[in-house]
Amino acid sequence: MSADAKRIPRPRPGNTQPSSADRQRVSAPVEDYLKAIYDLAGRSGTASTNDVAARLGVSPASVTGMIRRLAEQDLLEYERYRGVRLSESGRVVALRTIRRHRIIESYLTEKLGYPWDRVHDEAERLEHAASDELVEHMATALGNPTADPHGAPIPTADGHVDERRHLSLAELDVGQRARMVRVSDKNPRLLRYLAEIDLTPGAEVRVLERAPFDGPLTLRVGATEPVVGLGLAAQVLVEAVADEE
Amino acid sequence: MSADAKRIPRPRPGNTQPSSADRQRVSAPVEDYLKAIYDLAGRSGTASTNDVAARLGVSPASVTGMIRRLAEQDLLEYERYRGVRLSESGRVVALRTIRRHRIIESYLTEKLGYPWDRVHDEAERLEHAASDELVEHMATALGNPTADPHGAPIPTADGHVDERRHLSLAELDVGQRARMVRVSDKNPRLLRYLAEIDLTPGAEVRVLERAPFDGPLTLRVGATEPVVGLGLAAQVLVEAVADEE
DNA sequence: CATTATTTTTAGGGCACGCTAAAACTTAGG
DNA sequence: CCTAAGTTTTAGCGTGCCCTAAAAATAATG
Repeated sequence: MSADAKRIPRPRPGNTQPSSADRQRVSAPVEDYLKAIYDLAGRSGTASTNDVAARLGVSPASVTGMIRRLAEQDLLEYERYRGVRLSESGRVVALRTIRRHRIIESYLTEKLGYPWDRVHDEAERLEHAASDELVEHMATALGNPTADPHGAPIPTADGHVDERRHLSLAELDVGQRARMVRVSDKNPRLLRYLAEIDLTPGAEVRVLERAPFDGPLTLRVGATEPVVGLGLAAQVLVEAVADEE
Repeated sequence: MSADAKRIPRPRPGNTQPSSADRQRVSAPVEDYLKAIYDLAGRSGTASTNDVAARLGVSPASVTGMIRRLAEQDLLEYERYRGVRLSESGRVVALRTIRRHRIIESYLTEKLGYPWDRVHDEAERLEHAASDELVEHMATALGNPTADPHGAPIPTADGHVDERRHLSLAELDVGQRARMVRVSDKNPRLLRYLAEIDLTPGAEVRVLERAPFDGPLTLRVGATEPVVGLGLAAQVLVEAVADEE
């Protein structure tokens, strides 16, 4: 039943993980670390061991270990006890992973009828398996969107992102008019609620009232007037809109 | 920057691999082993260590090791030196993985314009990351196809497959008419050639001539008359067609 | 049926990633 | 500026999956 077992070459020294079949290939955990560091670092440029650990749900000790490996591959710069900063190539990998994630989220909602509160987990897994080629096919099918369903900007294939900071709804003054631009994709309950009150990217909002002592806000969204807590409001990013009477 | 590192629970004893977020979850390598065993076992029901190793491109020793683990999880039955046979639950996992693979292949060709010779590798990675939910969305979008682009039957969600055996083109008599039903998805060059001569699933073929001494066959496919070697012909499965004059 | 060939398994490692407990370093606060 | 608290790292391990080399079992053959 086969004497040809040894004909097939077996070029496989290290443990080549699922990952994406592209250029600079790294394992799924590595992509996750780089993504986490990328968006924890934000403006300051560096991320702390503890924060990365919390974000990824692993122990700080594990983060130290992984970080050392990543530094050896020049994916980041690391000085003991000093936090990490992505290198140029680390940034590239992070952004490509983020691009994959966001395009996949867009595709799932747009073309496969996934509700926006459930795309995150699926994308979280697919982003490590989908090739860049597939992702570009999806992007094309979608008409090269620039933001995902939650309003997060999609990095371009060559690694540029819109890094504008936005106001949160909590920072608006009473009477101010704004356009909803973005909300985190990680909290399904929040997303479901927002969809219910029609507060989705692109929607126009106006703050009608602010209860005293950091109380809830009364909004106007379309024809409804939902009252929302500051906690929620802080998570909803908006863009002021010219208040033409 | 955060004292809340420990608030997040960390329920993660073993190494939970990417895999699909569903019931009976297993790692990607495990899915690959089960798939390989499933289709090597074929009629006889059992697969040999060597064959599995060759199929997966790993050493026989690795197969022995993995097989022991799988037997412990009751995914297969194993007796030293005697080969393996899938258990009922192993078969279920294998078929679910195969269903995922084939639906993904179908989706990629149908909806994303992937050429049929390049879907295999992509599907090979995605099948481990896509949830059953996603796969069912795809299946629905496709109108619940029963065969993938290469003609392989798609198992149903509850684990049934069309296990009919087919003739190969090499077994047809001169003059016989048949319908192309299936070809392996693993050889891109073969697939490209077949597409070129229009010999794709559903196509009608007729054997016009057989050269002596196991020589090449002259076919009629549509309006063309390609001449193909027996090696190729043996890989193309067909279904005889009533020869109504 | 004994010897050789083949297949399969064991023995002994390696690497990536994860964990806990304890040590080392930094930062904050009195 | 010194101590306590918080953060980060080290030490030591476990698991999954893979490898090579050598031993053991099975199969093939003169």
